[in-house]
Amino acid sequence: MLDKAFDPKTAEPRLYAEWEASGAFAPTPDPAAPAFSMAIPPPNITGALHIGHALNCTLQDVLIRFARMRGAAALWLPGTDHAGIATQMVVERQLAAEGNIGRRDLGRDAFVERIWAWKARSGGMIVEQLRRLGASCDWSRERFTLDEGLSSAVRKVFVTLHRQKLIYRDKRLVNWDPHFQTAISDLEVEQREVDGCYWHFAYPLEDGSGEIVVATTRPETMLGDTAVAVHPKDERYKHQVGKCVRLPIVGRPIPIVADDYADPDKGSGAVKITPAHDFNDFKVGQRHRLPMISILDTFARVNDNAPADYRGLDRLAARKKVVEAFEALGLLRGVENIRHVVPHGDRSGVAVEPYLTDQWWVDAGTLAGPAIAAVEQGATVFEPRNWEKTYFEWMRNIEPWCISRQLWWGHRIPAWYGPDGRIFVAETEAAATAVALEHYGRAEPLRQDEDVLDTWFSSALWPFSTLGWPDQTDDLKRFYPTDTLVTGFDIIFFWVARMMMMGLHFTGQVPFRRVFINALIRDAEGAKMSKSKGNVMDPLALVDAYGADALRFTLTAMSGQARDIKLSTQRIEGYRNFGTKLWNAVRFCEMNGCITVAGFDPGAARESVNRWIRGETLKAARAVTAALDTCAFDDAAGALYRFIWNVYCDWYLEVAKAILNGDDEAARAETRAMAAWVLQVVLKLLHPVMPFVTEDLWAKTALPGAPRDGLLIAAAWPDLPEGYLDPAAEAEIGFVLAAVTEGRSVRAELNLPPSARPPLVLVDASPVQREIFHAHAAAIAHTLRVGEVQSQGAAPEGSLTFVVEGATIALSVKGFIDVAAERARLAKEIAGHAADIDRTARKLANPDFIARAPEDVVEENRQRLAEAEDARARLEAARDRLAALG
RNA sequence: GGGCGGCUAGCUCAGUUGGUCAGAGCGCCUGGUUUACACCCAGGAGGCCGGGGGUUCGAGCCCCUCGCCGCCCACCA
Repeated sequence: MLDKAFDPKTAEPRLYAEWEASGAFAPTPDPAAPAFSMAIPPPNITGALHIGHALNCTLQDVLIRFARMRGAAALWLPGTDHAGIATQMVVERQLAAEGNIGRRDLGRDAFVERIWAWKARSGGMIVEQLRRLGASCDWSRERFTLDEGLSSAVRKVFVTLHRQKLIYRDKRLVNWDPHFQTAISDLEVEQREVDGCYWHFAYPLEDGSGEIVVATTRPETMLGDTAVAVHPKDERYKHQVGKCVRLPIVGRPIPIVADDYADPDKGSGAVKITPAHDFNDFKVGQRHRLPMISILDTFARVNDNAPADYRGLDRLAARKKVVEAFEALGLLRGVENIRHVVPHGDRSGVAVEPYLTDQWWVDAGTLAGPAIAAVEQGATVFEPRNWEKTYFEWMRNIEPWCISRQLWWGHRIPAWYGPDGRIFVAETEAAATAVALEHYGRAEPLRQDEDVLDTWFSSALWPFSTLGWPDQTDDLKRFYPTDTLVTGFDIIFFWVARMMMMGLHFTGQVPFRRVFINALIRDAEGAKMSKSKGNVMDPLALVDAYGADALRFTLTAMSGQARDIKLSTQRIEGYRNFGTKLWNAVRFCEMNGCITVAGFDPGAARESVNRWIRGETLKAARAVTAALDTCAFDDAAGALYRFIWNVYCDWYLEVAKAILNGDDEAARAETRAMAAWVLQVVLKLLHPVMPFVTEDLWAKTALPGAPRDGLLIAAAWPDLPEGYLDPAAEAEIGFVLAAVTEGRSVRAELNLPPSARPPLVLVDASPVQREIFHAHAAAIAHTLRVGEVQSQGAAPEGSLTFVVEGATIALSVKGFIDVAAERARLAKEIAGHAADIDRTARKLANPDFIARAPEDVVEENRQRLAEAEDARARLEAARDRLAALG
């Protein structure tokens, strides 16, 4: 006998261990099985499982379990990401907290060693947390972006792209993060709105003929100005082009140049040009061959290229000092307070500097071409489709990708420098040394590039590097391209696009055929969850409170696309209850001896209610299958919920009670077998979403003699024959259910005491309807709480009358009810029909409608009108009878 | 500045190609000793589907326009 309810706390770890021990997470070696594979978006080793991971992984687990049950060689490959900056940050913070020396004092090797030690201790936490969710990853294939195999893939890719001139080293402006002391890519920069000022400075002309006013939000950069630009057609300045101004404070003469970049409508129309500290100015500088004077060091402090007074000052201190100097010189022409956006490092949170340095770049523009084409041609499809627009937009305007980072934790760039600065790019130091030997004709000391690669560089290879590439491994042949990538829209640029580029370039195939973009989870108020707001929901706490199944079902049910998910515990509680509901349905079946019968053929069922539920089961199975096939997770969850609760429990089991309590032995046996059969199908259909409770029930209901073949996780997905549909049974049971529903409503409205069991009288019904009612008399008596079913020509005195599918049905309740109340109820019903009749009749009276609407729609309305009129007539007759009674 | 998404019952959301589409869950109200389940059962109230205009025999559903709300990209010297 089952307990009162499922106990996730004890069952989940036990069941997970069983799955893992059974080897079910690994793809079947059966060569005939079609492959279905997914690579997990590798969580950062620094991360704790947050609710976004929970959603993302739940959906993947639903897909992989579904595929597995359908007989695929299903591989969900797990792993983690070394997360360069994030990890380095964590360990640096830890060093600081322990009062230890900083990383620079520690030295590179010791620091990196320290991170590995940290990783060994706490880096696996998130993987353990995934297990708690029920994630059925193949842990035997778990990878880490910095492990040996992936690292050699990274080197191979780097060297190959370099040889193909798609990776190059170049000195140009990058976004420099002064906090982390590294270059970052465009994508790692976020615009933040801050308060600032707009200063207007006068630059005197060198020949003393006047001044030219420029405006800036960054006065300190004027120390590096090398020109003033005006628009070539700007009459105000035409005569000054070619002259020089003397840069205040610095004393350097700088030219006034004509360039389209200057906008005559902005400010004075003249703009100061600081090529080494502004992306636009850099381009102007290139066009006019201006000197590029960098006046900041890597910490964004003023360097030795500036006047002595300013050296060593932080950029903000320098800003203040520059403004004061202009004021003192009488050259400050105005200042306004403004709110403007300033680029910040997304991790450090400090303002980034455009900074002139040597970095490694990927020619993303070239790689993007095939990646764009692949999506255009549908080789990879985004789901929902509209994300393709986002993808295209970015890819078609892509800029070179800065891939070098001045960090220590990551893939060291496989480039070595000779004494003369010559670069040798090779997969190993030995190879580089060999080339260098050949080049120099003698052994020269080589120095490896200090930098590491952007973390996303290795992530870009993830779908194939994890499968063993560049070796043509069996896994690579079998599981690449992967089928579906499930990820968030926030990393379409960072990750999806780059995997597309690298995958196509190195394997000639797309890395995945489908990209499912999952929603973003917010709190119940719709706010983005963040630690600072204190509104984060810890998925593990939710698992503790409600069980993993409840959380999974909630996330699945709410994963409707194109929308943020607002998560509330109330919702999770509701789906926990759903699990309990199923549990109790199984409990009921168990109590009634509904066990799986070997050789039972649902197709041969004779009882109409059994033929009906068989068809409903088929419909539910189809709905769930179709939904999961198209990543319509919410539809799958909805179909399961409705079928299990509103069809199987609310109706089938209630009607079945009448049979099970009856004395028709054949019917009882068939119903027991059918109830069990449906459950078996249901457990399978629900398993991908609620794996724990279904697996537990699967095991616990495996009564002696039941045809069970091992664990549910490995069971075959239901594939039910079309013949299970039975329109006749559907119509029959549909009529009974409609009558009971209407009867209940009438009872409640008239406040008929629940204990009252009035006879149910068929006043006017077709012979078929009468037959149906008598056949299901026990079920109707049980569900509608009525006495015997009588069939007679006239409504008994003092009765409640209702109309269902053209049958007039009465509850003989003389003495129980208030005649006036019944009269009022009938009047309301009649009025309702009248409104419907009026609307439909008007429609049918419209010649345009008759002429233009399709025939079936017209016919449908005719029928509807006829039915409504019939129902109204019947109710009017009942009213008249009531009136006759006085 | 460019783009995307949203605005449907008190709340959170479904509503496929325009023709019972006005729905679900939660909340609320009423009733319930119906032997699977109170994490339950039965019933009920509640919405000019953001505003306006248009196309159509017919529009939450298509077009135009306006209004809010959210996000992304670019940029403001």
